[in-house]
Amino acid sequence: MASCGGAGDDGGRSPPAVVYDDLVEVREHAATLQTMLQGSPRVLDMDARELVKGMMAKLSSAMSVFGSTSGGVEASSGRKKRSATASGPHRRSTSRRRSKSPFINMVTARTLNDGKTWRKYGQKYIHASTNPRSYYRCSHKPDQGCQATRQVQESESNPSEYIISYYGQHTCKDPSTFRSLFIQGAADAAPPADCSNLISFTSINGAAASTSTSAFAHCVVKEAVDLHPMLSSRFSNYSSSPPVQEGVSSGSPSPAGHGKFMQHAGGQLVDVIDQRTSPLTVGSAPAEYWPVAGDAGAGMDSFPSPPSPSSLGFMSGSLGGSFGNSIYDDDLFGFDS
DNA sequence: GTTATTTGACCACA
DNA sequence: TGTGGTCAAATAAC
Repeated sequence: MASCGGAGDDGGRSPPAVVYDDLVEVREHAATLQTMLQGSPRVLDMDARELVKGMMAKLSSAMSVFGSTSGGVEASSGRKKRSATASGPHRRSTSRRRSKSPFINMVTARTLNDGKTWRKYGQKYIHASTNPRSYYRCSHKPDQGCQATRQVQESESNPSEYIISYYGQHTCKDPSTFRSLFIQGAADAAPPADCSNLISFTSINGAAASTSTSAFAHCVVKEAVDLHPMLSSRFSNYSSSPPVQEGVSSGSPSPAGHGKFMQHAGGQLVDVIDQRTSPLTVGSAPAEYWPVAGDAGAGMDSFPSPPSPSSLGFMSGSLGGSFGNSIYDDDLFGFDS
């Protein structure tokens, strides 16, 4: 998401302290919002909006602390040059006429992980540019014909940043597509008794916060599934052959599609907190191209792509959280700790 | 064996 | 004709 400027001036405090304060503030805002939603038959839109805005800013701030340290580690390995005999009689005969997708957005980010799954299909040194430009297309293009592409180029002024240009809209039915639906579904439903700790951080230490986050993710997903059986069935189909990057736990297939769904969506929601993407600046783009703009992704429709252990590990490592307390945690995280 | 990445070649477009 | 975007064989990684 585009930084909402929530980080602000933290006076040189340590990142954990900043994150903690932000989370506390989010909790307070959430509590206020809860009161408003429950107590008042007619909530003033502006009040609720302001609260949510503040919560989002703080979450962005907290996430940026971690996102800035993770960096965008692009999987690259030294591969031998292919032999010069590649060019030959069997070059493709199909037309290469470009069907350039419309420009959508340009962001500057510290990481390449924007929640979508991309397949790199080219890299090229562009004239008058010292850094190569990498070309990515949506990994769902082969199976769903998604036309979304992006171009990534390392910033010349700041090598730790990437300038990412997006072309074409995602037409794929990536699990991330349903994220806003999850939230909406959960919001529409009466809060279940066993999810009373959804936003109530029952303790002020990081461990409790993490556990609550896990429970939150699970409950929201559960509500979404209950409300939208379609999702479950769709995931059941989807899980037949998901891209490796898609799942949180791609290594251990779940016996039921529902379980698989829980793993996907649960991991996604948790990763909203552990959002590694931290766009710094956002170029002009029509809002309609960003279906969930304004929510946790703020345009960076998020589903964690590489299920990197480190990205989840931060929850239990940096914050000292203890996943596994909940019976659902094993479904969410396949840790071998 | 399958999947993802690398990289030179091909080709459209300005 | 030069530049940039895409293709696809080769190859590494899993």
